[in-house]
Amino acid sequence: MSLEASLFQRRRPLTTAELEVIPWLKRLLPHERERAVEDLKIANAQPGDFVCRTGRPATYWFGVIEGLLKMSADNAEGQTMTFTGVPPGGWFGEGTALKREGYRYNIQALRKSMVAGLHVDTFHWLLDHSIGFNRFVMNQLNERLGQFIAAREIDRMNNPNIRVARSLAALFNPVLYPGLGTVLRITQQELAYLVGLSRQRVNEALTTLAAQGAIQVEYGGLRVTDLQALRSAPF
DNA sequence: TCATTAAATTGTT
DNA sequence: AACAATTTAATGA
Repeated sequence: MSLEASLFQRRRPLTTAELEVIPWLKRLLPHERERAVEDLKIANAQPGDFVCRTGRPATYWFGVIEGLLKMSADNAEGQTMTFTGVPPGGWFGEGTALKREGYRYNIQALRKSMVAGLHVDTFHWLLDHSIGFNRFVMNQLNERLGQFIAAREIDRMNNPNIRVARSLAALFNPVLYPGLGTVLRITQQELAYLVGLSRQRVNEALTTLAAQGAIQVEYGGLRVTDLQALRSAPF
């Protein structure tokens, strides 16, 4: 079942703390912001829930307030390819919303998450009226393109340590996911689902990465101490 | 607030 | 996949 069908039924105003996590709101003028906030809806997703599925018509532009989502697509052979994880502050589906087509990938909750939705009509209204919003979306599209290319490269890597490192680096993309500091709440199991490795192997990789000083492993999450190393070091 | 217990997560085999 | 060890969250006095 998809979120938009069920969970956006009942709406409630977002708290200021929740609004704070939405990066593009800061780019809007007061009256634009007012209109956007007015339309924002919020929903809870349980682990495994699909926020959107390939081919479904896009009625919402989505963003993560809390939790962690996985973006993936099925190729012709029926294999699932994971593009990236979406941490809090991440928004997706703009390409689809722009063209009013169907989603081109699946978005699934890796853990209990809180998802915000902006109706496509409001999305278009903002595009028509707000320069700040246009800047945000353009930036977003550009970064996403870079991520997809990176995802392909990551997929071809057979060194698990590097796969984990690069995937983590993608999650800490400051443009796509601003506000996400140096700490990321993600369990090793969740990371395993994201990267497509076993939890054991991820654990081993994290230990290696930590030994190299690129990250610090914590309970239920990790801290990035050297993002550049995650991006380029050959571990 | 503290102590106890249950649940979640990690590190290893 | 299964296990024990560790950390956090929940409960109730």
